[in-house]
Formats: sequence, C-alpha cells, structure tokens
Amino acid sequence: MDNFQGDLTDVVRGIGSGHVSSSTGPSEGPSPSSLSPPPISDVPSVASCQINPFGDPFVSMTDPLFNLTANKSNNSFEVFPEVSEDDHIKSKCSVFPRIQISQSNIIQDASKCSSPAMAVSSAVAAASPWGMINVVGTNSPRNCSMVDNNNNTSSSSQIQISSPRNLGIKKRKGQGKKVVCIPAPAAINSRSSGEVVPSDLWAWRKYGQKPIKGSPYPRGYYRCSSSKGCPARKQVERSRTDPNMLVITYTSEHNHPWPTQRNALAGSTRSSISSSSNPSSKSLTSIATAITSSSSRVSQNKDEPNKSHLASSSTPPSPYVAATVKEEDVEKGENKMEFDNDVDDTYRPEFQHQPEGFFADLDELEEDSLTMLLSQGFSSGGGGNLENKTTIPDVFSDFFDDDSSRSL
DNA sequence: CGCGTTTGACCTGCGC
DNA sequence: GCGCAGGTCAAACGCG
Repeated sequence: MDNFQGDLTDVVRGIGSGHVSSSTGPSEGPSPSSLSPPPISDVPSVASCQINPFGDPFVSMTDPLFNLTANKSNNSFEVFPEVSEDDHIKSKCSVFPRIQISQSNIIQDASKCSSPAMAVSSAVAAASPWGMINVVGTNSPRNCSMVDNNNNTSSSSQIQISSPRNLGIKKRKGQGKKVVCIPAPAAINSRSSGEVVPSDLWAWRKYGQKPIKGSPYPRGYYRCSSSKGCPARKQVERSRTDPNMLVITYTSEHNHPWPTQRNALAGSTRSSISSSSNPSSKSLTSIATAITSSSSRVSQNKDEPNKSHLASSSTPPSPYVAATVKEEDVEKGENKMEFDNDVDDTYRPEFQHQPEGFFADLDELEEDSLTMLLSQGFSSGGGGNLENKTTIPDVFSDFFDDDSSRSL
C-alpha cells in the first residue's frame, strides 16, 4: 500500500543481514545494487559503521555501561565506563543518567553510515531506563546526524533521543513516552514491505501501520508480544525530514520479565534466525524481527539450539550502542526513580548481581539484563577491568556465529 | 497450526 | 460540534 513501508523494513533487513551498504548508504537510496550487498570485506567503511567485523549487528551491541571502543584492526574492544556528569541533571530517572559510549570509527553520519547495528542498539537503548546514552564517534569522519523532536537535524556525534512532547505524537493520558531517534540503516533491500523494527530486547508484534500526515513515511505500530497483556508499545517511523533517521516512540512499560526462553518469543521467531542462514535471500524481515526482539534471538533456542548460552541465561543480549536517550517523563515525575545520580566514571556494573525479584521492575530488569550480558560477555575479559582490551566477548560469539560466518 | 504481517475500518483525542 | 489525524482492532493472508 504504502511504498514507503519498505523503508523501515529495509533498515531492519540491513541489520539482520549484517550487510551494510556502507557509508554510501541511504543517501543513495535503495538502489538495485543494494539488493546485493557487497561482502563486508568489500565495504571499507563497514567496520566503522558497524563495529561489527563479524557481520552481525549485535556485534555492535555494546553495553551502555561502557565505552566500548572497537579496534577494528584487531577486533578488540576497549571497554570502559564513561559517564558525563553534566547529564546527570538532565535525566534523573535513569539508573545511568547518561552513558557515553565511545566508539572509534563506529558511528558515522547516519545518512551515510547506515549502521544497522547502531539503529538497533539505539533503539534498545531507548527502551532502556537509562536516561541517556551518548554515543561519541571519536574518530568518526562524519558525525551522526541526529534529529531532534522538531526534526531539526544536528551534526553531532551524539544521538539525541528526543522528547516525546515535541514529537507531535499524540499522547494518551498518563502515558509516558520515550522517543528515540536513531539512524536508519541504509535500505539494503528496497523491496520490502516491512518496517524497521529496531531491537530493544523485547518481542514486538506489529499491529498496525498508518501513513502520517506530512510525512512520506508510514508509522508502524508495535506491541510487545512477549507477554499477553503487556501494555508496552512502540511506534517506528522515519523522520520526515531525514529519512535516514528513525524515530521510535516507546509507550508504556512492560509488565513482565524479559522474554524468557521460548515463550518469550512467541512470535518473533518465525523467521528469524533459522532463516538467517541466508539472510540475503530469505526473509530479512524475520531477521529484523529477530533483532527487534533481540531477546528472541537469545531465547529462541529452538532456532539455535546449539547456541544457547545466552539463551539459557534468559538474558537478552545487549545490543546497546549508541543513542542518546532522554526519558521524557522525568519532568512529569513519571518514572521518577530516585536513582543515585552519582554515577561517575567509576561505576562498575555488578556482574553477578541478580535481584531475587529479577523482573520485579522493568528498569531493574533492563539493568540486570545488561549486567548479565556483561557478566557473560566480559567477565572473562576481566569483568570490571575496563581497561583491559577484550577480544570479542563470548557473549557475542553466539551472535556472530550466524551472520559473522557469512559476512566474513 | 501457530504466529507475524498487512490493511481497511473503527475509535478517540485534539484543534478550530 | 465538526473534522482531521493518529491510534487500535481484527479479519485475511503468508510463512515456517
């Protein structure tokens, strides 16, 4: 129906396939050539766009808690926390008022660097309770172009998660929204009819799509399918002013724990990983789905029975990377969680920390998931030893398995 | 068979 | 109160 539908899906596809049309990306539009993404190796900028030498979008899933610097020369990561204090004030509701993720050569202009990983990660970040996640492309030749609430683009390496209030999106009573602006990965395959479904660890099911007045792009409506009755919803649309940007609006909170094992995946699996054996030819939408609900990828053991070390933990991967997330409701008092904002650069995640009521609180939950991921992925690398360069965390290896093998 | 997507219709909120 | 636009529902359909 809407020709633009494909845009979002394309993004996802790009993400799922781990193929990135490189820095030429979106600006070139969905060219036929994009249908056949070049091997990662043929795309010089890929590395910079997706930290992901493995061809897997999740590789980029850095943890918001850390500054994850990808050293593409040796595939190592430098992990270190970095929290800007000045942002603490901006977001009090977050456990991590602001988290800066520094990624050398990872993030580039969204319009040029269609970094699916970034999009995914960003989305995830948005869904997280973290007040802000700031991505700093230290060596990025081009800064990411972000769109604020008013669709004003700004050249900054920081991804701005804008305030829902300014988004012009109708807001229902009492509904707090989190708006995330992320760079939309280039349309790898322009044929598509799906939408971008940035990952945020949950399983989402699309329940509607509407053309938005004033915007050539439709808005997709998703609801959490991880659990029946979960009020969590999200809207995904492209920025009308900058098609390269995706605006994701999260509404309501999940009322359930992370999707665990299979039940969590209800729905998001259909296509995903199993079909990822050949992402370029199979439904990438499913991949997108997998990404969307990164959890699905984790928990879908049935799809990856042999790669369940993550799944077994029932901890969703942390595809967090870059995005500045602002919790809009802070000023309203909604979600006002009085976290200790004294998050400083000495912050260290408690890798082993797992509250009894593991899923008692979403925020807690996300935090934990992150923690868990870290515990799995980085523990071997020294865990809290952020100065140690770690090779690709084991936690990622699972992700890489599929896509990486293909991409590399 | 189960689950996700698509899509037209209907509902609701907001501005005039 | 009316109209518009956004948001949601639900049937039909496709895929694995």
